[in-house]
Amino acid sequence: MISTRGRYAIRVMLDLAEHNNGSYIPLKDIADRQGISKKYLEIIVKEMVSGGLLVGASGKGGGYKLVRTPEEYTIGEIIELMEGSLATVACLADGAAPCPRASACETLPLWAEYDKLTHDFFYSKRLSDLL
Amino acid sequence: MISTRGRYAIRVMLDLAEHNNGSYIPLKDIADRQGISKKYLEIIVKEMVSGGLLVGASGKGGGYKLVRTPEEYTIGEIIELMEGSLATVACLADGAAPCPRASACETLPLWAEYDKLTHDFFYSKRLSDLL
DNA sequence: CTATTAACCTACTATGTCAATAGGTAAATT
DNA sequence: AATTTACCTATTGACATAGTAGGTTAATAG
Repeated sequence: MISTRGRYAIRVMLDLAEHNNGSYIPLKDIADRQGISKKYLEIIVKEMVSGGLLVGASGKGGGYKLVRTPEEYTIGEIIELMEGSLATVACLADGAAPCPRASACETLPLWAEYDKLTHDFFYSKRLSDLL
Repeated sequence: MISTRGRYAIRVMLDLAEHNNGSYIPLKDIADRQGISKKYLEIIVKEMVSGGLLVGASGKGGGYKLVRTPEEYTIGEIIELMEGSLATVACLADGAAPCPRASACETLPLWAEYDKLTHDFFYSKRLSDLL
């Protein structure tokens, strides 16, 4: 299940893309438009800044901005950043301990196939596709 | 993420299919072969019985058995039973409250498309495909 | 008819994640 | 100097996950 972190992140980015006028957009405006708690969005947006998806500016006239055009973001990278991983089972996650049963596991090919499907799907979608 | 409940359930069914000799197979044997706690499997197998995937028999000579041939089980129905839902976002889950933003939601089509992909994938796979 | 096997049942627990909330500090503009 | 806005640390309640513990019922074998 994709949590609010990933879903809200995409909505924030869409909101920024749609209201882009060259200057920074305050989080309060985004929170109001999207009907999401500003305090909660702060946590999410912070991760997006440190992950390089957005840039933030303090003070009056500050807010957030996309650092690339919407065509240059894939949905996959957004979800992967926010959810930690796009993996659908624990043994296929990035930093997962290698499973001792892997070579004999009859179910692993199934999960690997689904994992690839998921990965390909989200990396083929771009932020601009949702506008 | 698919949890151990769904994953172990499939492994139990594969084990039952592979060691099927017409009689009931004790959970202890399955747990030993699969390297999973028997106590934990009890919880999982109980749900599988009440969900109609397996049949159990008490007493000496008892254990569990598949009620259909492996061709007649889809992976989708197994996961859906054990995980509660195959939905990838909360707003698309079975008993979910209708989202007031649904008609204007720019991300919903994305989730719906992924949801369909997931559903189609797992319902097209059968238990026999993993043997 | 008794011992044994094995399912079935209720309850509990430790750990972690999710979705926030609370209350402040630092930075930049007017 | 006042205002705006990002940025930071900490805490919370609810829930899920992945088990563990210990007992009761049902069925068969000897």
